[in-house]
This record gives sequence, C-alpha cells and structure tokens, in this order.
Amino acid sequence: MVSNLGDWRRTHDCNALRASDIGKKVTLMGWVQRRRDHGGVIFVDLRDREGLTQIVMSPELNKAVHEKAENLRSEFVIAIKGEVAARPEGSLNEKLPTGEVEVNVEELKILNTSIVPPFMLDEYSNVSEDVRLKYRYLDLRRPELKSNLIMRHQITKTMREFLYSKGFIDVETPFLTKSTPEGARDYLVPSRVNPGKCYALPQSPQMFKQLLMIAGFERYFQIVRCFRDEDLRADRQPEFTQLDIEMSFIDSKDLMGIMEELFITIFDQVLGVKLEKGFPTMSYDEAMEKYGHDAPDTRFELYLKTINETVKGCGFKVFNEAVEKNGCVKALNAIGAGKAFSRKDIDDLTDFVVSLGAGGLAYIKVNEDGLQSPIVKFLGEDVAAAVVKEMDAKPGDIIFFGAGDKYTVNLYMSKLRLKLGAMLGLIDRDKHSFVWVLDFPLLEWDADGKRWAAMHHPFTSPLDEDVALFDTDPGKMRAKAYDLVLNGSEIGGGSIRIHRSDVQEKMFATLGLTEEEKAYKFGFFIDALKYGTPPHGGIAFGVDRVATILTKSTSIRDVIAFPKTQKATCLMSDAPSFIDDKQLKELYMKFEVAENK
RNA sequence: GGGGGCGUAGUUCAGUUGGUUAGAACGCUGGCCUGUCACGCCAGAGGUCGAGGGUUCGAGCCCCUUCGUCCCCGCCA
Repeated sequence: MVSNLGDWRRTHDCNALRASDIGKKVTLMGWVQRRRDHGGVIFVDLRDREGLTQIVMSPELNKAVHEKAENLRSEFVIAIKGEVAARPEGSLNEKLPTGEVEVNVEELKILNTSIVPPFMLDEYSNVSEDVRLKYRYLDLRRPELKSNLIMRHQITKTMREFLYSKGFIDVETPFLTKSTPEGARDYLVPSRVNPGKCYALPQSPQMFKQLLMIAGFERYFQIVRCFRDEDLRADRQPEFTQLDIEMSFIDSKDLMGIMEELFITIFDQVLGVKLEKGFPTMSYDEAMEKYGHDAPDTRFELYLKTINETVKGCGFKVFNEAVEKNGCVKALNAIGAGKAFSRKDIDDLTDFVVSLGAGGLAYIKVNEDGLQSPIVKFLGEDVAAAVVKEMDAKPGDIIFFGAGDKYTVNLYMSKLRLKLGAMLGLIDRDKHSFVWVLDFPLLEWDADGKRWAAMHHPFTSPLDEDVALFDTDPGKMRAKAYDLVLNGSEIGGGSIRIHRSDVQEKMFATLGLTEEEKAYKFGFFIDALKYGTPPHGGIAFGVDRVATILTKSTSIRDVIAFPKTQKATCLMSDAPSFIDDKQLKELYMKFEVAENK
C-alpha cells in the first residue's frame, strides 16, 4: 500500500491554491486531516504546515485512486497529483483560504501510514495537558501550538534583524561555566576530567556580556538559553530563553529608547499593531503603592491606596495593629462591584486572599441608603465616612481592605486587584500596556541572613548621587535599573552596571562577601574591571514570556516546543532518568537516594 | 517544604444516600451512502474507575497511604 516518494515533488503547499489556479496540474503532499467518504466521492482535507486543501477522489475520474482512497485514515502521509478545479456552486468553504477550489486527484501515493492518534488533531477537542505533553509531536501538529511557535519564530526573527540593523553583534557565551551560588539554584554538570568538580549551567550570561563590553564589542546581543533550578510556575521553566543585550557608552535613557524601538518594531511586524513612542515610566515606589506589585498591570484603573493616616486610632483592632506594628492598611475601591457581586462572590474572594496569607477580607459596601459592612461598627461612623470619601466611593461600589505587614498586604491585594479587574470586565485582552518601572532600591534587607542582598544583581550601579550612601545608609540607595512590564508581566529587566572596580569592591563589601569569597567567585571579573572598562549597561528580555503574551497564551509551555512539567520532567522523553553505574563511576559520583526500581 | 484543584473507555466527561451487568459524546472497527467540509445513517468493539491498603455483607463513591498532573505560597541575585 505504501509507495516511495520517487521523483514526485510538491508544486504548491496546502495553503497556496486560489481561484486563479483553476485548471493547473499540481502536486501536493501532506497529512490526512480528515476523510469524508460518501460511498461514491471521497473528500480528504490535506494538511501541511501552511494549511488545508480539499482533495477529491471520485470513481468516475479514476477508479483505482478512489479504491486506494478508501484505505486512507487520519494522519496518513500522502502525495497527490491532480487538477485544480472550482468547487461546485454552493459548496464553497468560506472558512478556508483555499475554500474556493479543490483538487481532483488523478494519482495518489500513500507515503506512510499512521496508527490511530491518541487524540484528535483538530482545533475543537480539549485534551488534558499531560496527554498532549506525552505526544508533544502530535500536539505540535495542531493549529494552536503550530501557530504559537511560528509567531515565536517571527518574534525572534524580528529581534535579530532589528539588532543587526542597529550594529549589535551576536556572540555566544559558555553553557559550561562557573557556579555562582548567589541567586537561583544552579544546574550542575560534573566534570569527568576534573574529579569532584562541577560546571554550572548559566542562570544568565551576566558576567560574560559585561566582559564582552570590557573586550570592546560595544553592542552585543544573544538569544540564549538560561537555566535556573527553582520551582516552576505557569510563567517559569527550568530552561528558558532570554534576549540578552549589552551596550557601552550609554546611560539608562539611551538603552530604554532603543528597546522601545525594538518592541515597536516587533508589534508592527508580528501583530501589525502600531505602538506609541515613549512608553510610560513609573517609580518602584509608585508601583508598590498603587498596584502592590513591581510589575503593574496598567491595562485597567483600579488602584490601591494606603490609608494608615485615616484609620489610625480607629476602633478596629486589625487595622490598628497593622498601623502600630509598622505595617499598612490598604484599600481598593471596586467600582460597580456592589451590583455585580453576590455574597458568595465576596466569600470566594475572602477564601482567595486567605489562601495568600490574609487574615480575612474586610469590606464596605456603599449602598444608596448607607454603608453595609461587618466592620463599620468597629471603625466608627466617622472613620468609615472618611474612608469612603478618601476612596471616592459612590453607591454601588465596594471598598476592600487589606491590613497587616506590608509584604503580605501587597501580595494579596495586588492579586485581588487583578481578580477584581477580571471579574468586573475591566481588562481589555487586546490592549498592550507597556510601562518602565524605575528607581528600584539597590539593596534589600535579608532578614534571615541578616545582611544586605542585591535586589537586581551585584553588578548594578547605584544612581550617581546615591553612591556616597554605601557608607551611611545603604538601604536608601536607588539603582540604575529598569524593568519593562507588559500587561502586568515583567518581560525584561536590566541596569547600568558598575564599571569602576573600586565601586564594585564596595558593593561586594556591603553584601558582606569576605575577601576569600570575593576572590573565589568573582576574582577574574574584578581583575577585568581594572583594565579600562567602559561605562556600560544592558537588559535581558524573557523571550518565552513575550511570546506568551503576543500569542495570548495562558502558559509559557504553550510557546515552547518541548517544555517540562511543574516537576521539571519531560513526559515525552521521560527526562530526567536514572544513570547507570558505569557512567556515574566515570564521574566519581554516587547518589544517596534509592536507585532504579 | 506548604495549601488547593483534578485523576472513570483512545479522548472529553457524567456516575444520585455505599447496592444488580459502570454510562454518554467524540474517536475507532465494520456496513450503507456521489458534494461533503467537525458529512450523515446503522451496527459493533472498547474499562487495572491512577496505584496500594483499610472499613463494610457490598466501594468508582467512605478512610489512610502513595503516584501523576495543574494552579498558588515559599523559592526565582
């Protein structure tokens, strides 16, 4: 039944033929998407990468071809020769670009058969993700993943072309590199020729790209895989792709300007969307105050507000304690929620914030005839009225409150804000809201380790006017750092780097690194800084996250050809796997866990 | 490390208070069908109810343990 390809070659793809091609003799190849057998005439939707074309096999035209076509099943690979014909009146298919025509098959080759696929490869069937992941090569045949990966390709193609045109040079950096135990956990690779030693896979090429600036490349980029051994999320994979960029002789504004141009170009070329020049900026402090998060979703206007002053000394113990213990009370006016939300909605929202660490969810519902709330009797009428006024709440609104330590309040109130935005229909899925977040603190206090930690990374430069604070008040220092946020997702971040070795030494000293640690981890880098390092800075974008947003996907896995599960396994290849003793022995390795079952 | 959802036919799901032989749709197989396009009609096959243990006269359903997957917290310089 199966034939060789022989000298047959395609003349067209399956998305090429139009009414203007009627009468042409063509050769098409592809997969059987679906067979419709009418006893007499048989229709097959032939699929290749580009699209679908209906081919027709009828006993009148060629009896042998028709008989062979009765054997066709889903996902058989076939080649046909035939003539392009107009479809009979009334049988045009407006859903297909090729829907005006069909191909009357004169010769049919079955190039390969297929066993029955475990799920239907159409756009209609919902299939659970674990099944899709096990048969990823089949899932990739379906329209959704196929178009996602094609769009991802268009994104990286545009990135490359734009950066080439701006004089950026594509340089590769090592995957087998040195472990730097700061930051995320490293993936380690044991070295056979250096017993007992390991390489680490890079969490990012941070030091290498700075070394390329020291080396004088001036403008560097790389679309590069990075590895972090941390727990996964819907937007996090253990290996992910960055667009990594570094430039010399520039300051923040120069770099941000070029990156805006890059995204304007991507949106134009990939989506056909024209973006305005001059992305808005916001300070870290403003983002935390109004959105409770350093990656604000600016597509909709619901804002958090700290109301410590208004509720200070009120009769509600939860609020009072938050204020007194240097925490905060934050309010959020859900405009119009009064009508939209049932009691159960509010209960569900309460469960939601409690699961994120809240003690409960206080609220005041503003009705025409007064305030409805379990907490007004504690707050007091005056304070309640003041809060309503401060939040500019009108009848039909509900004010929600969070109280406690700042970190927890921001965590759940920011998530509540997003949930309310969705429930109230405030989020326009077609909107693309960029914002630069600036003026990050340089350092944050690590309460466990009782030391300062770099918020971004230890090579980030402080603002020029803040450098003196290293000796007096490190917590007050602001960084020359910038994050680019799109629709509430941090798609990239970077900074102007420290290019003077004396400042870098100060940074390491503030982070509490001993001389030995410094020399062991960063010695080569500190040396390099002494050889005429130009002022430089850079940024890295999460290519997977950008692709997730542009394809309107809900998970990063939907824009990665072969992703890992939440436990960092591959359901298709079954990686990671046990290693046999011989291989381990060569690496001088022994595991202290149960061996192969 | 912690919290939550899900797990029943190839797939997506239903399965009442614990009670006879576990159902539906799609897919699959066979038959019929000459203008369909998620074709239609008829018939049929298809089950380790994730796994293990327990309670019970009796478990898909209750209890315990465990595995897988998804979402979240911690973690992610």
